[in-house]
Amino acid sequence: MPPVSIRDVAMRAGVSVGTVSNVLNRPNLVAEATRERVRAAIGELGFVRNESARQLRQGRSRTLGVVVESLGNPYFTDLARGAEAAMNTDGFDALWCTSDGSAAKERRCLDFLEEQRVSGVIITPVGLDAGRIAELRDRGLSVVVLDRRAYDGVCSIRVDHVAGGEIAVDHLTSRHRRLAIVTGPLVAEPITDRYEGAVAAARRAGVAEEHLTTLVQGDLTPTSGMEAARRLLELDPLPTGVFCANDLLAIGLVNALLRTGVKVPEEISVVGYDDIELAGTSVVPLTTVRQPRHELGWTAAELAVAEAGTAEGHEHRGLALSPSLVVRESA
Amino acid sequence: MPPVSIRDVAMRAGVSVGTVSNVLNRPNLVAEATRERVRAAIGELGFVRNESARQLRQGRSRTLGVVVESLGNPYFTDLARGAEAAMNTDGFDALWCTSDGSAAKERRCLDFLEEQRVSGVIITPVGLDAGRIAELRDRGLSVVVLDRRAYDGVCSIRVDHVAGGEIAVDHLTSRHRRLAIVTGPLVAEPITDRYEGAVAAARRAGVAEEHLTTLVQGDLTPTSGMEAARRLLELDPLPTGVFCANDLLAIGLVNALLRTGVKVPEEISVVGYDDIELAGTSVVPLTTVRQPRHELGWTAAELAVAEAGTAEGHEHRGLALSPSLVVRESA
DNA sequence: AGCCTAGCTTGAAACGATTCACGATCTTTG
DNA sequence: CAAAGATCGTGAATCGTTTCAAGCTAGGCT
Repeated sequence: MPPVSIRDVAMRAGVSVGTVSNVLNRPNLVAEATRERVRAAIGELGFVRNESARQLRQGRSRTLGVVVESLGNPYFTDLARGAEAAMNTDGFDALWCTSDGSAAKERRCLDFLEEQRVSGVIITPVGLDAGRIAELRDRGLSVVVLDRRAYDGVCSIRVDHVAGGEIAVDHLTSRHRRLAIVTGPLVAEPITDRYEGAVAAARRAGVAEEHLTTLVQGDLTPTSGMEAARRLLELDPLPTGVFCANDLLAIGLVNALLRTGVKVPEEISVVGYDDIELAGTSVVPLTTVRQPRHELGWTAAELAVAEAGTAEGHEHRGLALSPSLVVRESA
Repeated sequence: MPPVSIRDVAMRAGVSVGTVSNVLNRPNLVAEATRERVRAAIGELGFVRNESARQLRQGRSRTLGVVVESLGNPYFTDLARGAEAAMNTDGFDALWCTSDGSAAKERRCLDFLEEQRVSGVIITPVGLDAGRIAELRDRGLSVVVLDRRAYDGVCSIRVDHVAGGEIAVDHLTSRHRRLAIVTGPLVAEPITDRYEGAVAAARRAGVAEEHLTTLVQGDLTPTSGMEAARRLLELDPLPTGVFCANDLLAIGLVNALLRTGVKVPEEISVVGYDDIELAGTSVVPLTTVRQPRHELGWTAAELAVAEAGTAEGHEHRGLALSPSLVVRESA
């Protein structure tokens, strides 16, 4: 049978389409009896609102787009849940897109979301220039930048990764004088910030330049962590404290060290970053820096919803959440 | 400025709206010069198609919904990528929803997708009854069931987990006579199938009933794996071969064993399931059962697209992909 | 010249909801 | 009893696109 429209429901219930719409959207304007009759008709016919028509007429949508690099990192799940929870609370739905770290895919995501007429976008930009952002804003979309410093004229919410890198290395320097920092490509802001904070903390603690080694890996996976362990063990003198830019790296590194017979933390101490579940369940429970992931997602959504709500004058805010050290056994 | 519509573009280019629409959808019907003029106008005004209007008029959408339990399991990423790649190839876009294992949330996801008028749904059902599925199909949606056995009248694609459990345990029984099986709640089909296959293989290999222990954990996380290790070590006599229903469990279990000083695989051999990246990078590289994840996602999308394309007579297919054993060092 | 055809373009009718000014009834009140 | 509310319903206009029958032009053919 052909799709059921509001008109069919009206006919069945013996009322006008306007009344059906009222039952759907302002039920208090409709007399009890009529309301029930319409509801019955809806049930019998299996009517489902056509969101396209609704949105077309209303001009706006109750949908927010979220563009992230990947859903793969377990760190991401909490963020997603936090964001979705906040949106649902405010009657919004989320459209998830992944850029896979490619500027081209990111563009396609944004095009898609614009065509869908989402009322706002939460995004972790990869190849996004100020121009495109301005474009989005001009079209009336609220934009929230996630985990990057504020751009001009948009809200942003991030974690203070400089501080994160600092507390990690502060913890190491209390017992170690020769450090290594294992990181991914120094491109994305969260990574460069962690690195910067780590280096600054090491200097401040008086670690000698020649005793501060940086190992840049191709990505932030456990496989890269193992590779980093190999490179680490070639250093002379051997560093005794290692900071890894995320937990997956740290886990790979620790595992590789253990395979080689190097004791953690006795011979080498390791601090990770993220506090994913695996950090607590690895062979040597990992000392790491925890990010308030759920809160990050929740707040991002709140910002987006708030801005989508206000018609004009909106005060853009750049928020930064603080990470915290979780001490376990690896350092 | 107010949103730019096709009408504004038409005015600017000095043509009718019909022509603009043709440039957008059937450019070959439009004369070269006109086409360029319209394209220029589109660029100058920054016109973006309103997908709602398009969809409303066309009746159908080029969008498929995907409902999965969670995006958290790293196993899931490949599947998502495979599905999205296949859809994009066919000019479809994906709408991702997570049910978080709750029947209520699953219902809300489906409601959302129906209101969006997606042309099909790929779903890993959690609380879905045949009635609701029939409803979806009656409304003209193509339905593909993912990782569950075929329902009546829908396509399905899954991995043969019974076979997966078998090859895992076959590998163990070649050297072990006392086995333990660690699993999550015996509710979801992929888990019960693995269990069933594992038990069948053990029996077939002549493992005595009293030497086949099942440890049912609350979930499939590494934390539960550690818990399982504790329970395992209380058994007497100690099993020497363990099959875990997924890699996260196995990793937690192995790590807990190592912490306690039990040697893997010398004292206890462990086989996991999934072959996530961490399987290869744990302290003792994990022997595990690999699922063709990318292919699973890709094929699911292909099925959905195919069915969405055909108007009427569609032959429903129930596909099952074969898992394979990846032998590393843990068993 | 008259007629055809091919190639472009037009304009109006949908699609399915929301909105809002306006009727129709019924109650209340002076 | 008439006027004034109060309470419910109605129906047409509208959102931005696609679609399609019909119109127009230019050129070729007889």
